[in-house]
Amino acid sequence: MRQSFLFTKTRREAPKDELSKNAQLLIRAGYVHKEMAGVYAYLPLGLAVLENIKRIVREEMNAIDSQEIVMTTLQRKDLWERTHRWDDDIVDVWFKSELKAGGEVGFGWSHEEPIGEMMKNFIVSYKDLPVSVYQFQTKLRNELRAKSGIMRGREFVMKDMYSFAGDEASHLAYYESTKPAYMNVFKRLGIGDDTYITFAAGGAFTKFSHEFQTVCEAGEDVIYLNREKGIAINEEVLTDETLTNLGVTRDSLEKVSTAEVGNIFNFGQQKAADLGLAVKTSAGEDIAVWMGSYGIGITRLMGVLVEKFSDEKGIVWPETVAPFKVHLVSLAGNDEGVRAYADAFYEDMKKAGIEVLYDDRDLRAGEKFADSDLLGLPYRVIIGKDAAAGGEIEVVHRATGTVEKKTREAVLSM
RNA sequence: CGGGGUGUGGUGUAGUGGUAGCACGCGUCCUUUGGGAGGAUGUAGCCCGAGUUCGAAUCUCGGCACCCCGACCA
Repeated sequence: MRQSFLFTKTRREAPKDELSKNAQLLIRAGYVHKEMAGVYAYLPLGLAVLENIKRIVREEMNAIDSQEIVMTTLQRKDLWERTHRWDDDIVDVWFKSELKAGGEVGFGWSHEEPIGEMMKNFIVSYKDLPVSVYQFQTKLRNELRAKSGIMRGREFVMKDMYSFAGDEASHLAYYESTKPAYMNVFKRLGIGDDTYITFAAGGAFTKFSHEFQTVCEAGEDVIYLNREKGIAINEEVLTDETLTNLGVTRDSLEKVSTAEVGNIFNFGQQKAADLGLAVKTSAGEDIAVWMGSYGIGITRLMGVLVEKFSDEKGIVWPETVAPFKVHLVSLAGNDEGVRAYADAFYEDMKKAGIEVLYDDRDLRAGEKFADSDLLGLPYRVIIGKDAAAGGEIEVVHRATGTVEKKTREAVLSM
C-alpha cells in the first residue's frame, strides 16, 4: 500500500486521556481510534494486525479439528434464565435492551448458552460426537471500569471455542489437545517463552481451570511462577493444598505480573445438564454431553504484543502479525530519478509477493524515519540517492536497529 | 461501585475574576531535503446547563465525559 493513500496519520504526541503504553502507541501510530472508554475502532493498519492474529489462531484451531462459525450478538433472555445467568446480580456485565415488539434481549458477553442451545439441533446421538466449534466474536461487557487501553475493554474481540464429547476420555483428550494448540498460537506470536499455562480457579465443575498468562507489567493478574518446573499458579488459588498437589514450595515461586491471553474450562457434564443438551448412548440412554470452553482474547493479545514489543521510538511488531513486512521508505524529495526508482522498486516488491507499505510521501527523512519507527514494521528498506544510482540498498531491522546493505535482487528475494 | 484526579483550537499545553497565549498540526508562498528544517502569512478553542458578579476559562451548584488506585474480572 502507498502510504500517501493511507488515510490515517501519525501523531507526535499521545492523547492525554491514555496512559497505557499500548493505547498511546496504537493511537499515535494510527492503528486504532478510541470511540469511548474501553471501546476502540480498528483502522486499516490495526485491522491488518487483528486479521493476522486471527489467521494464526484460525490455523491452530482448525488443526485440532474445530469448525469456525459466527454466533449472534443479540441473545435470548430465556436461555440465560434457564441457567440463572440473566440476573444482573449474578452476571454483572450484561448490556441489555428491549425489543420494540416487546421482550428483552441481551448483548452477548459470552456464548456458552446460545451455542449449547443451537447445538441441540445437531448433536442428538453419540455418533454425532465429538464436535468442536469456534468463532471470532465481538463481546460486549458492561465493565464497571475499562482500563489498560485495548487490554480490558467493554467491547472486544475474542475467539471462543466450545467442545462437545460423548465420554469423559475423549473429552479430556480434547481438552488436553487445546493446550499445545494454544501454545503454538502464542509461540507464533512471539510470546511463547513468556506465556505459562497457569492453574486458576475452576469454578463449580473442576478443581482448576487453566489460564494462559503472559508475563507483562501492564497485565492485571499476578501469578506465582516456578520457571524451572514450568509451573504457574494464579494467586487466587495459591493455597498450601495447591502447593502440595503441584509439588512445589512457596519459596521456589516467583511473583510476576501477567496478562491473561487465554483460558480453558472443563465443564464436565454440568453445563450440558444445565442446558438440557443430551445425546443417546449406544445403549439408548440419554446422557448429558461433556463440554469445554476455550477462549483467546484477540484484541487483548494485540495490546499485550505492543506492551511487550515496543521501545521509546514506537512499536516493534513480531513479523507474524505486522500489518506489512516491509516499510519501503523513499527519500526522493524532489529528485525525480529517486522517485521513479522507488516507484518501480515498489511495484517489483509487490510482484515478488512482499507485503510492503511504501512511504511515497513528500516529507523529510527525519519525519519518515520517525513515523517508520513508530509504525514498527519489521524491515525498513530505504531508497535514497545511492540506491537509485545503482548502489546497494539499506535494510534496517526495526527490532535490533541493525543495518544491512543488500543488492536489489537480494531485497526482492526477502 | 468506593476513593483520587482532569476537562482550554485537530493534538499537547499556559492562563486563580478584567483583550484567551504558545508549540505541533492544517492552508498558501519561498528556501530546504538521510533522523520530526527555516522564514512569511493564514486557520482553528475555554465539556454542557444553571447561578454569583459590572464582568467567569477562572468562583458556586448540577450534569456529562475521561484517566488513575481499589473492588470486580467464565
